[in-house]
Amino acid sequence: MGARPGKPERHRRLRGLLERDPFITDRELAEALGVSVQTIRLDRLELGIPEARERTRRVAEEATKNVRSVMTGEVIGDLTHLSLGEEGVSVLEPTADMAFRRTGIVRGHHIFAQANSLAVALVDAEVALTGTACIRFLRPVRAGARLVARARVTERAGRRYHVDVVSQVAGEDVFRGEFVVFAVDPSPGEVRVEGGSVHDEDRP
Amino acid sequence: MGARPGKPERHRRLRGLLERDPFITDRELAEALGVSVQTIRLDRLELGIPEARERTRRVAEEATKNVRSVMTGEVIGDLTHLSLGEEGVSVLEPTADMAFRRTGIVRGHHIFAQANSLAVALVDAEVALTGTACIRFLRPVRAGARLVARARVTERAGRRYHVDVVSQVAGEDVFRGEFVVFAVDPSPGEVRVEGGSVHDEDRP
DNA sequence: CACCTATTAGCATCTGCTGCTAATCCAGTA
DNA sequence: TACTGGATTAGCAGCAGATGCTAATAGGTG
Repeated sequence: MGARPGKPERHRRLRGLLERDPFITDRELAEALGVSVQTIRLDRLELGIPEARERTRRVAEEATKNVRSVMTGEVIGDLTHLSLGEEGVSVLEPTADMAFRRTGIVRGHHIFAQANSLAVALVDAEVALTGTACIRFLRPVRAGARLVARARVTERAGRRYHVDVVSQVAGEDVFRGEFVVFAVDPSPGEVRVEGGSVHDEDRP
Repeated sequence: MGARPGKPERHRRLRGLLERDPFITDRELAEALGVSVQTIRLDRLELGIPEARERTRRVAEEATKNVRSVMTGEVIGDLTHLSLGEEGVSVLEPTADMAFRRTGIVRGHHIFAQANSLAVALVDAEVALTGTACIRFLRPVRAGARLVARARVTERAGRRYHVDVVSQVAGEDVFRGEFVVFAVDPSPGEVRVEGGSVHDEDRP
């Protein structure tokens, strides 16, 4: 073998470098690993790694996709069924980037986000606001699982809705939550409800 | 003026096209708008719009920043103070993409995520798991606000920690939560705790 | 020794730009 | 009418970061 730490080791490092910084160029990689640019090219060819511009483009694409659909969408997950003011079902298939790398277990706030946004979506108003929630994580959820959240309005008093949400994976409960959500009329003033309680959530 | 719909109109369209697809190239823009590539260059110059590669790079950078720090980081927010098993403070400055575009109000799960990850970070163990939480959103939080979360362990029984979290903006409470978090020994088997309850969270 | 792998080198080519100069069209106006 | 000036188009040199190709070199191993 040619270089010091051997090819497999270099490949490992190369992956590592690219993981930390997908925008790094061949020349920079060559300098970092103490080999020639050509070697980097061959390595990338071997490992099936595209060029820097392509990597950047992919990152940008995927990231915008994630940010838009995962964190920016009105409802987290796919709304498969919805009866306004009554019940609804949403399905979320958590990807690896929603999970801890070490354990592959989905971070709690994604599960919460799905349940919360579903609860809010049930409310028939321009703007809906989550007031309180009591939640319980029953089982760890693995990335790639099919997370089905079912929500039902259990009580309604004026603008206040009580919503129960149960999330399941393969028929087994993994999360339960009781949400209190407030409907808000589109009053163009301050967003404020009743006892001043409240955090808002938009509705589509 | 030269082309059909006039320059200002073309500039409007150009912005629109770029907003929908930041990766589109000058040549494609030229075709879409029915002008020459040179005109597109001049337009971009006038409007202070960088080239396609630069745009892509920025999108990628910002997006990875978001995904990494907002949703992927071990602790959401900056940990400004931490006494393991006792108390901690984290600061989060929610950006516009954490908020509803319409109202500019930060989505609930970001606030929850900050509180939850802080509660979990307090626990002195390899892996910590959120079991249950009762939370209350007291006030809407605007994007750009400085969200300070303070957590305190109020009770500890074996592996079970009770953690109270209060989040404030400008000294005013905006969120309160009571978390029950479980410490888990690094047992390489199933991740399971006591009554089977539990959702896990990593710790750095 | 010949053979093989890994590495390095050089060169033509491509894409999507920048920066520059120049030509053209067309309207308003002295 | 001729002049002026904004808008548009064209062409060319150059750059960065690649690809694809050929070839030379260094180090084992049979």
